[in-house]
Amino acid sequence: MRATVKDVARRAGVSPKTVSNVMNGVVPVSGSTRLKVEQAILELDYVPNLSARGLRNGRSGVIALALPDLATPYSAEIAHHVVEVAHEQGWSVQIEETGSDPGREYELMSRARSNLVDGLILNPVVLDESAVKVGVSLPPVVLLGEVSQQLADRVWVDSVAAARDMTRALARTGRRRIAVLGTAEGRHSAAAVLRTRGYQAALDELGIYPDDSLLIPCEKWTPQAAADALASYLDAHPLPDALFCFTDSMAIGALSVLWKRGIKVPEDIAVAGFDDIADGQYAVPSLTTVSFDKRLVASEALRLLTARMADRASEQQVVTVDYRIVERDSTGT
Amino acid sequence: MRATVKDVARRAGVSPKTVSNVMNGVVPVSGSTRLKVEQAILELDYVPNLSARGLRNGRSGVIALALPDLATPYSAEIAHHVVEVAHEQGWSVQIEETGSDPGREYELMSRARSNLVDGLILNPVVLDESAVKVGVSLPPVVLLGEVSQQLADRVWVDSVAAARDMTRALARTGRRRIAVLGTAEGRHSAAAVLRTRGYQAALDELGIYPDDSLLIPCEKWTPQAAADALASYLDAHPLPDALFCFTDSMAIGALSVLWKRGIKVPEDIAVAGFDDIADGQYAVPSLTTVSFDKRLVASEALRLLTARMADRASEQQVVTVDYRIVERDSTGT
DNA sequence: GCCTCACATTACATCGTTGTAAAACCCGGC
DNA sequence: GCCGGGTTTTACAACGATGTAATGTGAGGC
Repeated sequence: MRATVKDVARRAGVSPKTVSNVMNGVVPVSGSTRLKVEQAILELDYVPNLSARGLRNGRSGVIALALPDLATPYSAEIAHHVVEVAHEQGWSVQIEETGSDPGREYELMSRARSNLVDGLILNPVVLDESAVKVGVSLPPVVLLGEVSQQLADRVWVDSVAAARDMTRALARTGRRRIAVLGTAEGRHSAAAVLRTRGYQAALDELGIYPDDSLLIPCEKWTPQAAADALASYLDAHPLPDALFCFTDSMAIGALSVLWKRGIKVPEDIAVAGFDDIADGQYAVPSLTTVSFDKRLVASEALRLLTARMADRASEQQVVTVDYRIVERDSTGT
Repeated sequence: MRATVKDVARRAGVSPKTVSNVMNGVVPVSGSTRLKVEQAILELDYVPNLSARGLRNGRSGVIALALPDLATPYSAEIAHHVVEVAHEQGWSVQIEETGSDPGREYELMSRARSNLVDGLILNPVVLDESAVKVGVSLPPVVLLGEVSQQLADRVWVDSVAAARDMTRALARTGRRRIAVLGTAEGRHSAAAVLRTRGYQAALDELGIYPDDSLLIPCEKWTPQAAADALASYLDAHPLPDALFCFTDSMAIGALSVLWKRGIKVPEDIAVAGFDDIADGQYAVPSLTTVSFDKRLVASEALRLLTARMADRASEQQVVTVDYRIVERDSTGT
């Protein structure tokens, strides 16, 4: 049987509350008592029961992180940083995946409401109104990434500006027929919409007449889907000068297809991505991309979340994280 | 204020225990009462408090998953599958990273002992005796991967056999000077030791005289470290015929270096990896690797874990998951 | 030597849920 | 109409930690 405060108290010859005081350190405890208690804790190998503590003071010390699909490099890197930052601040992180089924986002909310997690960092997939109109009793939530509406605190990168800058960067190397990979036709992904908008704004500024046949749709943002989409596109269309993929993962799928067809990157076509995942650096050729500090995204999300947990009523915050264009081999020398 | 069983009970005109009975469904409840209670639950938007439940019945419904580094594709894929499988069975997953600091493994154990998690799936980095001699009161644990000692239930792939088969496969294409990337010099990683052993066994069988200058050490199993290790190796040694990297991540780093130096894969050198991460398929050229069913690893781990939680005393189990060599472009046509 | 005041410690109740054991209920049979 | 049998519901206590408020302890001042 595991030791409890009671056992420790008995062994140290004090009351349970004193043991609790020693551990929590808010109520002062005399040196000698503290020593006795700490001794007893060690001897009994006492570990406090967090369920009990959570029940008593209404907080569990756990936050939930919900991502579309942990297996994708982008999600994995975000998860890594969130876990790291949270750990530094004494939080544990519970992971959920929402990708396969939008219903999960709803499910999550209610889990958060069952007091096992104190707050929620959510990277939504579709999440329009659906999941969030759960009603008044929303748990403290911070959203990651692009969202169509201002539903909660949020940390994001300015996708419009980033996509515009990337398009410009591609044009700077003399490319005019710049295609984008990842536009969505059916369900509107906010990220796809915003990135497309930035791309179009850049074309406009550059005086390049927009050509809709250069918008290559790709529903799922995976290498597989991107490879398939690009392959069938190439079968039916001439090769563009440049290809701006809306994520690095898609770019990696695209590079693979181009290589298989003997199309040289960057000589025949320039390729760029978005997210700066670690593997982009080791892609062949190394991938030009939109980079941003993912650790900062994580720490800002956590900062907003803890603030929100402390003050449920404060105004909704938006943090915009800086980005920069990192030019590597896939767009030229 | 959140509704509790008491509130629901009052509204439904029954006792709190009856509400509990309706929710848990073990004690029979008459149809009419059940209806009243369910109605009340809906009206009050009642969600049970999991801390209280956890306190009362000693189980939280949460398991912990500890991985070296979530950001690596291998860990990410494992995490993905564990979360998926766990979810299907009604478990939540708490994620911890142990990579940066071996002390975390210890820390984890005690967290597991604080009743916030019911069990632990641990993919150890170094974990020799250190972390596990915490003593008698170990939480239910399942280890993933290669471990030097039989400390707990375990799920793994037979690295020795897999490395042997891969080495043979490389030799089958006529390559004789087969190098391995990832041997460890300092702290002994069990996986490195076993994979090296398999490689050497194959050479032995093939009658190839082992050449220690073909063992390329690489402490960290990241693309970065692999790229650095390979680059400095190539500066000092002639090009081998084949390169067997102990993980796909390392292989991706290696491919990048080879490409930068204009060394053609697979013409000048064959490259193989281990783990079959998703991106290997989209590497340039696509990567030959040791593949195994990661979802099976996850589900077997969970199976062992739940068994262990049910019967703390049973004998230690080892599950060996099948692998197969997947030959792609990086080793020839 | 006694009283006050500040500080350290304690007893008790409580968080929300559920197991135990006992009570209430309902039905048919005599 | 009453009783026995089973089924449904209830009261109570307990899980372990901690906030509240009250009690105990000691030092210092008169």
